[in-house]
Amino acid sequence: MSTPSLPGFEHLLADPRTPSAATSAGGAHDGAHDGAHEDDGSAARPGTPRRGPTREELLEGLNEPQRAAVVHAGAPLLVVAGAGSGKTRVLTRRIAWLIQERQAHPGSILAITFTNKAAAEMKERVEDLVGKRARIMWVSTFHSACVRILRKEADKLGYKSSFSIYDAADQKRLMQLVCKDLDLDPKRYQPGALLHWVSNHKNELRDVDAAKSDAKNKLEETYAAVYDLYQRRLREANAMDFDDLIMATVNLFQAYPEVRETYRRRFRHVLVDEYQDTNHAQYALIHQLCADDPEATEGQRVEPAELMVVGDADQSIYAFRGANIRNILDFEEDFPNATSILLEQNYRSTQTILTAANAVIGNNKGRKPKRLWSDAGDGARIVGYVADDEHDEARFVSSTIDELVDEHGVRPADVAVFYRTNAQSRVFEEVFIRTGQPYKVVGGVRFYERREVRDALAYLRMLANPDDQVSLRRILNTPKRGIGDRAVECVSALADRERITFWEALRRADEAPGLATRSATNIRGFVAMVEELQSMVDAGERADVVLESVLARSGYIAELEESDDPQDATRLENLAELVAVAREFSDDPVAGPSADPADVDAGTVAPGLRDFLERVALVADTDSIPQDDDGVVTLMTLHTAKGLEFPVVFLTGLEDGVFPHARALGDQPELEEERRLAYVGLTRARERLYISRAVVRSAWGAPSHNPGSRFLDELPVDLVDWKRTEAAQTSWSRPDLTGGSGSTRLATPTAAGRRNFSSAALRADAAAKSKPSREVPALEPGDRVLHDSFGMGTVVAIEGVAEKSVASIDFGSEGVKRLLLRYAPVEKL
DNA sequence: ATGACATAGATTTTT
DNA sequence: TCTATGTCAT
Repeated sequence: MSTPSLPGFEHLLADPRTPSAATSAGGAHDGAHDGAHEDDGSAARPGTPRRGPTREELLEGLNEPQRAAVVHAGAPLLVVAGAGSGKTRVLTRRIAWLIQERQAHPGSILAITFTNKAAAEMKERVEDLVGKRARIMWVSTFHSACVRILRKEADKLGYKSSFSIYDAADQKRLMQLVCKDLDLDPKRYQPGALLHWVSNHKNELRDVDAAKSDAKNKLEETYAAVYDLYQRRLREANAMDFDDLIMATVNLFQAYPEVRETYRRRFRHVLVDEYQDTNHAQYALIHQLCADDPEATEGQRVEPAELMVVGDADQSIYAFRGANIRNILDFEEDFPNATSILLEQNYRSTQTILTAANAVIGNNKGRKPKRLWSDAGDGARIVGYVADDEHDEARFVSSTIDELVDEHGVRPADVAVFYRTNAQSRVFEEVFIRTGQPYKVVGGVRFYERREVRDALAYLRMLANPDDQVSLRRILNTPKRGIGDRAVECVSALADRERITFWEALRRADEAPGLATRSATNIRGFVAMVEELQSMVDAGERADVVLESVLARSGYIAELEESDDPQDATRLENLAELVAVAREFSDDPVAGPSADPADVDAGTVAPGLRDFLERVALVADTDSIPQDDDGVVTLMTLHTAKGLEFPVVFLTGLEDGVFPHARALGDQPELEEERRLAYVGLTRARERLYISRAVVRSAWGAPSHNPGSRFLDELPVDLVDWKRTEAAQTSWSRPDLTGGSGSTRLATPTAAGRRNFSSAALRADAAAKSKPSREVPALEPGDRVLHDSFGMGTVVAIEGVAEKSVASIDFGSEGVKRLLLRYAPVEKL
């Protein structure tokens, strides 16, 4: 099909200019709309002299190392790209360069990004540069790319092409079933911990057999047995979890060299973004595609693909889920002849912000030296604020935004508020609602995690893949149709005895011993409904039509409509939204990241439904959110902030125990990961950076006193203009805990939690009692201490002096606590 | 089989 | 604080 030319396309393109001249008023992404030329899409027409960008245009506005990366040919290349150094620009220009200048076929390009959003953007930008033929490139996440491969080759692994993809919630439910089958004490063996263990194994490409032979003790044997059964259940359900997608692809390539060669032959250029966040399995996959292949048989031998990876070890923030920072640090050893290019010039932030970020990240050990610099000038100083509590902090943020909007012409859309954990968003939302400031929370309670949405999707998944036991069980009695636990047990027993799937057993429920006639009748009704819906799917009905039928026929809609719970009205809206999403998808399945018209193979399931489910499984809704709405402030966690940029950034909750997170305090590698997270946060800001913390913060009910984040101490003092410090509230003291001598019975933590700890109350309390400032006990590491509520402990470390000294104290079973000695009720023994 | 109620447990971060 | 699970009565 020939591509129509697109007059008027030019308006989408920015003026030719150097990156540093980019205005700040743009969107929230690296150099939004980069690339400068007047492409009209004619390049896509074969035989027509192409009018794509010239060499000069493709290299325009790039600095020396950036150009070197774009034009590099041959050996594997590592681009170490500091924050804001224009790596997205380098990636897109390089892809365009490959196509335009090196005559690479777009279909021979595989570009891996970290999120689907990044993939869609990259595709769009390349398309802007070279025209529509760019559409047949593979630009996707590791997971999407693997699914595409696996759908084609599923039978080789004993899967059906219609396999389901299990997300975290599905995994948890499946793991619960597994634990039940193995009769494990749910206290000792928590599904979460087990899944984490299994996930780690998969990321390391260790299969069940490896886990079994590695088991060194009873506990590990049990874990391995869990892994075994979990894996078998997945297989029975014709389902894979996220980690399986990668591991299965690696296994596929290993077991079938001819399949591997097919893809090696196809992908002549492989580009990987965010390489610092790849895990071992992902590394192995890249290696299979791009390294010399000694196993290839004669005649199959193919020149390895050209590989470019881009990343920044300082922005590696996913070690907790298996990312291996060594992948980037060892790149030159892993790929012989590799070269590397360092991008240190930052086009995003003021020098003040960069100096601060450099100072903080400089505290990490064993990193390769790298110093970001900018010629954008110093800009404004960083503004700091110490709040009484989290509400005060939120008010500070809110009023500062008002001020910026009123007096400095800042648009609310230019502003982002970052925090460490999703739970922290609530206070900001409360204040914004009160002040009428529109806001958008990215992430958090996700659309696709809502109960009704998951229910609806479970119906669809079960229709596409009846073996999918988790989905089937989820909706079997939703809405209530009189098929309870008892009935499920009977059917499940039948399935086990007859070695058939749960769905088969349902169809043959009459044979199940002990099943009440009433249940059997209900099951028959259910089976009839499902089979009818399945015939729609088999007939190739559109996803949205199937979905609407499901909602109507199952009685799901009716149940919600009859309810007078106001929550259920919202649920109806969400379902309507889901139908709209499905309709949009059915109308235009080509739009979006997972689409590739050249790659739609004749599936066993209706094309629409299966593709729709895939989209939903792999595309997080954070991918589609940051819309360009002028009046909306963006709230998100630091993790979701990666890759984004904003003129104004608020970095909140800078307290030890919050950020860095409590779990990281006692652990050097984890602490360094937190520091990288801080580095990511700081470097998101272009012009103005605000940092804040709260002295008291209520964490699930009980208020706790948090010392300032250690990262604050790592900022050069002269860069920060503290609008308010702790000194402004020195009269503060802890009313409950300082109130009595050792013999007085203290309020329990929970009782204290019930108290209203508003800052006003605290101040009044402190003033009324006017406690003399407490003697700070002189402690050294090794000292034994007694704490009013934690009991006996041993001092591990002391930081800071006098009033500010903070002790890390090991309270044994209570764990290691960091306490500000001025306030903590500890006594030296 | 279902709904009402109480109690325990939980929070990193996400494809 | 909020959700998820378990027990009880119907």
